[in-house]
Amino acid sequence: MMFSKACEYGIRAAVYIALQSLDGRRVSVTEIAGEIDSPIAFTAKILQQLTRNNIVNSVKGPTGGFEIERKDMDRVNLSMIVKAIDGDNIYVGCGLGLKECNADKPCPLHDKFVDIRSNLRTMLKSTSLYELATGLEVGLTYLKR
Amino acid sequence: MMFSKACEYGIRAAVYIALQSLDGRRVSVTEIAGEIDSPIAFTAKILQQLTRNNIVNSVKGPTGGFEIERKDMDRVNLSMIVKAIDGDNIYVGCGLGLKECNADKPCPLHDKFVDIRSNLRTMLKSTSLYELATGLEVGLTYLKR
DNA sequence: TTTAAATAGGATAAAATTGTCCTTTATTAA
DNA sequence: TTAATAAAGGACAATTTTATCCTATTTAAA
Repeated sequence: MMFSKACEYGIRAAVYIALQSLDGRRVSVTEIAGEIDSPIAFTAKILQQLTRNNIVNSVKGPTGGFEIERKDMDRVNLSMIVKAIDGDNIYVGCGLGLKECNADKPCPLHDKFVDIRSNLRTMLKSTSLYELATGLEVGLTYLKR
Repeated sequence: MMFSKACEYGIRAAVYIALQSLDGRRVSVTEIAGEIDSPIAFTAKILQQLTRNNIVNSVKGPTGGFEIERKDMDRVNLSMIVKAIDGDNIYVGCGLGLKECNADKPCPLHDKFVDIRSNLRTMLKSTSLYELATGLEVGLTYLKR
């Protein structure tokens, strides 16, 4: 709706990893893809991006997999994940695709989008991985279907 | 940022057509594409969609081109244009791409998106082509750059 | 030390979106 | 009636996004 497919998978994966990390479990790409209903190899690529951006932690070899430390669940918010995968166009870009669009030379929708974009930005910045994972843990939300 | 490229061109084209129709001028695809800075042939395809959806009116032959009647500028809002080109996924779809996501079985972002989506929906429904075109006419907004 | 399990990463393929070209159809005006 | 003009529409091409496959690297445990 608003994010790329890659970004949707990325968020879902991060939330699932966080949830399992709360139980002290490290999870493999195969398990993640199965649990969030995403293509395995593509999910692996996205996890590489999350790892490079210090959003999740990866460990190679047997007993390896992905995990997120408890303190990182507080540090990492949705905005960081979105930025790592889709870039910051969602904040910066013009709603009508103009290269130059600002209060001085606004596109016809500029003012209309100011509030919406600002709400979105605030929401993404203020929503931590911990909050999302505990919602899942409590059984309030879902990652599949 | 939020709409497909096709949809961005579509909105810009519709606003430009409306602006010119206020002056009683019919405009060709070539002129439109030049004024909104979009690829001509691709813009022609998008205008076909807008025409089929009764958003703009097309006239073939010499002196032909695209136009919008004054009363249609009030009737047509952004929501209709977006729906004609991108479909209604922006309203209906889940922020995390789940097929089934609702208050009963929400994804972790469901509640967070309710307000944002509702604001967006309201904005798109309440913004008429007339409003956008007159903003342009008065020189407050721009369609290029 | 060897084997197996796991991520990293490169190369490639498939699908969707964006963009172009050319022919057909409608219509106006000379 | 003919010529010219403009949209309609079909076929195709390029680009981007999504997805797969295979090999390399790391590491734990037997």
